[in-house]
Amino acid sequence: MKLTTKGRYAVTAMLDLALHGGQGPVTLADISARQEISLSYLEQLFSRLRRRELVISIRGPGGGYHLSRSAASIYIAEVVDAVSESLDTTRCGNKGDFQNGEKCLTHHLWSDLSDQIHQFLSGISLGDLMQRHEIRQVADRQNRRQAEGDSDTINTERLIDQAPA
Amino acid sequence: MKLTTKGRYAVTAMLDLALHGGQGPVTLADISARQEISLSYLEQLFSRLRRRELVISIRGPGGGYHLSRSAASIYIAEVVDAVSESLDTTRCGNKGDFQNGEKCLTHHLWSDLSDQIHQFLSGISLGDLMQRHEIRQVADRQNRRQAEGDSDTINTERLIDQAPA
DNA sequence: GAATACTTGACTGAATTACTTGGTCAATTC
DNA sequence: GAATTGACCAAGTAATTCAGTCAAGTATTC
Repeated sequence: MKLTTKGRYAVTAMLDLALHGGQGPVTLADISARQEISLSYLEQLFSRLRRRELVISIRGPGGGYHLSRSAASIYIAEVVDAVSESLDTTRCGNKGDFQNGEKCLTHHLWSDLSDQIHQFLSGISLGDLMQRHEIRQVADRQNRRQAEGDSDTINTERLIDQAPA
Repeated sequence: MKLTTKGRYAVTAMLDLALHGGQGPVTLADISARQEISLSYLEQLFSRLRRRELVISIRGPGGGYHLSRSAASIYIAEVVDAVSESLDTTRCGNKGDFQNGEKCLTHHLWSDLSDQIHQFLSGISLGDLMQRHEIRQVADRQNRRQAEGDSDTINTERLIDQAPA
């Protein structure tokens, strides 16, 4: 399990797709403009996301990408894995001697941890992130209303589009 | 929150320290030999670990490093943070225009996730990792014993030194 | 004061990341 | 059916990070 800016870009782009995928396909050019990620870099990332069948592409005018499933059933671990292409470099020789046994021990401890992180990210979907954030935002808004004295025109702040259920 | 091989090296080295710290300080040369990490790279990592007061160095002959606290109270997130030096690059301009609002939204969603990962790793200590692994290993051993017919000399497999409580 | 062992900083090759350029191919629109 | 749109593909490149080297130190013990 590796977690770099590359994974962040991928998750961010997928979130953008989830947020705007309501009315038809979204072009990479749009995502590029909104998220300020270079178009060609997005192409590379989406090439992998498509191969892992996390997104579906539609070519030609009016085309673009959309999620292959609902945002609620696409998990962060899948997205990160898709672009990380982990070659599993942490393979210990397993020579059986003492020195190597020592190394294998700590290596296994790390593996355990890595598995736990992976499992953790496998439990969080794009939909979860959107929903949790929205819930928190609603709570914030209510707090602010109470503090500011129940102004009712605050609804224009709503930026989140309708996500597909 | 970033999770690269650098963090893995740091955690691995700290685990080595926790495993061998029972009888006096451990030299980086020892860790280097056991974990096959270059000595100079370890020096760089431990420079940061020391500045964050996760380890204590003892100079001169017979010197080395030991954990500043018990393994049970040093958390993975601390170790990773110490060597990652996160400069918090994900700062959005906050210009207030629509385009930027879009960017900030996904950015915040990612921040939420990052916080969750951080919190997760803040809940796991070096001691936890060692203990969980040992428990699993004991279970494995018992299973194997049952399968192999209760051989009792299997105790020599025990590689884990006594860690300071 | 000689040997040991950590400390610091500057420097370097290799790998990865992020991005660019310049195309090709498929679907739509006029 | 030619132009347009936007996905797809393959090099190549700049910037950054990783991992390791080298060469000074400074502190401690014998």
